[in-house]
Amino acid sequence: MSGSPRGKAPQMAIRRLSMYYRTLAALREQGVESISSEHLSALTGSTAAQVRRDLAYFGSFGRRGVGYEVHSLQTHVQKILGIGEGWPMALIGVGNLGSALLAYDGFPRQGFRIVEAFDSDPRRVGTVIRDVVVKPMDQIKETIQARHIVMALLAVPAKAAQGVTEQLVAAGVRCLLNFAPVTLKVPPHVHLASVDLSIEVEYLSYVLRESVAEGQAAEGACSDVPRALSG
Amino acid sequence: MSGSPRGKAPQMAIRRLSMYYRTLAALREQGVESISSEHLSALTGSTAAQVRRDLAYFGSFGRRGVGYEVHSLQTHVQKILGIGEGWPMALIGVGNLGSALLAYDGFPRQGFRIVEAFDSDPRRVGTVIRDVVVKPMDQIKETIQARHIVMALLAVPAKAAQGVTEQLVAAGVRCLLNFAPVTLKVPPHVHLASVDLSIEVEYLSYVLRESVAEGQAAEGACSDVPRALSG
DNA sequence: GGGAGCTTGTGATATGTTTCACGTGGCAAT
DNA sequence: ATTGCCACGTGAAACATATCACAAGCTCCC
Repeated sequence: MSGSPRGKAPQMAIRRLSMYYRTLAALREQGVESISSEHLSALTGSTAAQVRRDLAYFGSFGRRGVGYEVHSLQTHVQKILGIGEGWPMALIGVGNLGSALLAYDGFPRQGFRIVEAFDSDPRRVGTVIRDVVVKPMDQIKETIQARHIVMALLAVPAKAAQGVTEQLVAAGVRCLLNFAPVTLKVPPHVHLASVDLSIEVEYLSYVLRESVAEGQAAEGACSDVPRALSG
Repeated sequence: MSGSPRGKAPQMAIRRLSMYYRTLAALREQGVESISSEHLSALTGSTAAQVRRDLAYFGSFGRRGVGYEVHSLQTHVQKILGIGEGWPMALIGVGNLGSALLAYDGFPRQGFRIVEAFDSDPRRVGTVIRDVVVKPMDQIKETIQARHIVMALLAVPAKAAQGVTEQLVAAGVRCLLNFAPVTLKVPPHVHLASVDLSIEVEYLSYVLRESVAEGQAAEGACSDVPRALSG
C-alpha cells in the first residue's frame, strides 16, 4: 500500500524525505543493507519518531524489531518524491547563478536534467554550456511546449522575474523554482518554491544578533533551523 | 519599546520580516510614505493578520486607523533583523556557485559583504573576483580571526563540507550558510542554515506528481510553499 | 465636540506539527 | 516452544503556528 497516503504530509515532511533519500543512497553505496529509524535520524539531523512518522504518511516500509531495508526504502521514497520520472527542466537566465545551476551535478545525480536554457542577452544566446544551447527568450513558449517541459528554474534579475514567469505559465510550465528576490504571482495550478539568499542571510543575522544580545552562553542557543533543513 | 519581544517569534515570522523589509525598501524608492497591513500583505503574499502579528512580536510600530509609516517601519525591521550591522562574510569555495555568490548583488544591497574568499584549488588561489582575493584554505583561521568574521558561506563540494565546517568553527565563525547537499554537524552555539537545491526540486517534483495524480483540476492545488517563502 | 470610518494590536480560537509512549510484530538464542 | 529483546507504527498529548474577530485608538469632517 505504498501509494496511499493516510492523511496528508506536511511540507516539511516532504523536505525531510529528500534528506532521507540522499542518505539512503549514500548508505547503499557504502554497502549498508539495513537501518533503524534511530540511526537514520542521527544521520539526517532529525529524530527517530519523526522519521517513522514521516514515512508513515505514505505507508509502512519497515519491519518491527528489525528496521528498514535500505534499498527497498530508497525505492519507496524515490517513488513518493517522483524522482526518476526524469522531469526535464528549463533554465531561464544564464548569468552567474544560471551557469552555476547548469553545472550543478546534484540535479543529474538525482535524476533531474536541465535540457533547455534561455537568456535575453544576445551575447549569451547561442553559446553552449554543458551540452545545452542557450536560446533566445522568444523561443520559450514553442520549445517548452514541444519538449513538454513542466519545471523551470528562474535565475533572472528581480525586475524581469514576473514577466518571465507569465511567459512560462503561458507556455504550460507547472512548477517554478525562483531564485530572484521578489514575490511572484502565479495562478493556483502552478507550484512555486523560492530560494532567497537574502532571506537566509538575514535570518542568520537575526539569530546571531539575538544570541549575542541574550548573553550567548545562556539557554544553549539552538543551532537548528527547521525550515532551512539545517545541515 | 521596539527592542522587547513579547513571546518569541517563529522562524517563519523572521523570514517574512525579510520580505517585508525588501518590500518596504522598494516602496520607499517609489516614494510611498504610508502603508496598511492589508496592502503590505498583498505585496508579500501573506495575510494582513499575519503581517500585524509578525510585527507585534517585536513591538507596535503602526498607528491605528492609519497604517505604518514606511520609512520608520523599515528602520525598525532593519534593526530587528540586524541588517546594517554590516556583518562581514567569508566565502569558502570559489567554484561555479561560489563565483555566483560573489557576484550576487543582493548581498551588498542588504548591507552584507563577502570580504574574504578561500579555495583549495591552487589555480584559483590568488585570482581576484569582485575585489576579493582568493586565499588558500590554510589561511582561513588567521584571516577570519584577524577580521573578526562571524558569518561564512559554504560553497564547497559535499565531501569537503564537514571538514571545512570544523575549520570555520575552530576559527570562531558563529553562522554558517551551507550550500552543500549534506547534513552538517555543528556545536550548539553555531547557527546553521542550508540552501539545498535538490530538496527544493524534489519538493516540486512531489507536489507536481501529487497534483497530477489527484486529478489536478480538483481542489484548487495550493501554490503556496510556506517554508520556501513562495514568491 | 462628537460621530463615522478606518486600521492597528491582541485575546481567543482553530489548525497544524511534533513528541511521547506503548502495543504489535518480528528475530534470535536457549 | 518459550523467553527476552528490539524497533516499528500509531493514538493521544503537547506544543507551535496561523487565523479570527473585536476593542482600542487615530483622523477627518461636520
